[in-house]
Amino acid sequence: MRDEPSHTKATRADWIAAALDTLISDGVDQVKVLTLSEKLEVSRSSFYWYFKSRQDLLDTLLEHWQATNTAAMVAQAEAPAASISVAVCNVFRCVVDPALFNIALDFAVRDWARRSGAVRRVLDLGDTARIRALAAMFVRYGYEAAEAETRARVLYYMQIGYNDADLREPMEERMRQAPMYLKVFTGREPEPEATESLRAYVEALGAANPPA
Amino acid sequence: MRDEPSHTKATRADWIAAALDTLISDGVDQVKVLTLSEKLEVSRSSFYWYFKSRQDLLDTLLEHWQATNTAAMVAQAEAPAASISVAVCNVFRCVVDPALFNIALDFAVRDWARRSGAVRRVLDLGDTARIRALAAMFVRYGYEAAEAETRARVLYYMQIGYNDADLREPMEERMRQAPMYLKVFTGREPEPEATESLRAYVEALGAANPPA
DNA sequence: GGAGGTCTGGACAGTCATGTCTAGACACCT
DNA sequence: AGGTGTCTAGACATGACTGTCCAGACCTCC
Repeated sequence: MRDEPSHTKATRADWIAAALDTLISDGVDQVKVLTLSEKLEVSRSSFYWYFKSRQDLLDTLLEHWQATNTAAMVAQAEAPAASISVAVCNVFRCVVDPALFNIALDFAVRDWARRSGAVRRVLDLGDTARIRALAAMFVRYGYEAAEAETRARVLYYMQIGYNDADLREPMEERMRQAPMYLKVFTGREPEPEATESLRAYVEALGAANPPA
Repeated sequence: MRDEPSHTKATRADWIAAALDTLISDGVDQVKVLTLSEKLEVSRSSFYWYFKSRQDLLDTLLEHWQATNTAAMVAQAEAPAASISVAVCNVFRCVVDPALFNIALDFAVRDWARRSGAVRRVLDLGDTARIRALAAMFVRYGYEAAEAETRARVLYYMQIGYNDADLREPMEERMRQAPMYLKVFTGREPEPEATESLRAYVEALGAANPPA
């Protein structure tokens, strides 16, 4: 999955990357200094050269998340588009393109927030910012404020729930259903071009990351 | 929150109830024999009289979830209703009435599933059954199969995401927005009676459980 | 009242985690 | 070659949790 530093030293970035990996796959509680050191094939005590403590590492992980994901989704919501359907497709890209938005990390942080008040507060700020950007997007395409707010929430929360429940549905199936989702999210008939551009995007992505 | 058995013995049910509490509030990893025994004011070793091991307890918790929540939501989806809006309101009841459906437990199990393949498989069965019931509900009110499936997913996943992101929004605010949500979920204008009946239901609930 | 099943407390062993300390390896500069 | 700063290994202290064992309390039925 990741090219291990074949036996040499481990940098601070290596520790963070390894921690991110296990945060995503196993949750915060499993981010342990011992485990990480074994993964990096390095002594556990080296960790304390780079970080004050385990908590220090955890804080760093949260900062990393904060500095990447929310900004990315807001940018997608603000991207210019010919119609609301195309605009929604732009937002969809956050859940299909790992280079744009690390959705697995988003879920790991959401998990984490459920058990830590401090993390929860940081997450709430992110959620609020994202929903505000999505509501503004609907307003730009002529929806009334109240309806825009509701549609923003349905769109955002549905993405969370969908991926939470079902990360394993094949991309092809998702694309097939896309026009119907667009209709429900926007309350309007989507133009064929909207889904076409998304399909082309996903296909280009699939070519770049061929299925395993 | 729960009336402690003031100092006497702890029954098997007590252990399960305590485990359920901490599963919900702190996650599986925090369901520890030592912690539970302290909560019950009982020796840790007593635990091993009722359960073979910690894993045995965990299995029991999952069975408990399986036997309650999914059946409840399917029942709400199948309840007779005058229109699709009323039917959707019936489903809403799952997220507002703790007596009907333990939503906090649902999230705890969802969390858990993210770190355990076995739990994941059990959860998937539940999700599939629920979505199938919701899709059938939309079909009963005249939606085409494909659209019914999509609307079922949007409704279901949105509930997950909404509660995941935002359990703290006041009930009053939720009720104010209900008609707009109904419109988005059904694609039709909701009759005033639909939300009225839900509002009455929630108020009765609020009277039963006065705000702290 | 005694016997036997039901349940509990306390002691023990084993594992795994965090964090500290010290000696030393290694690279690089002068 | 030697000194300095960077990084690592290994040993040690400490604490949390799991699971086992055994002696005994308590209840109930005979």
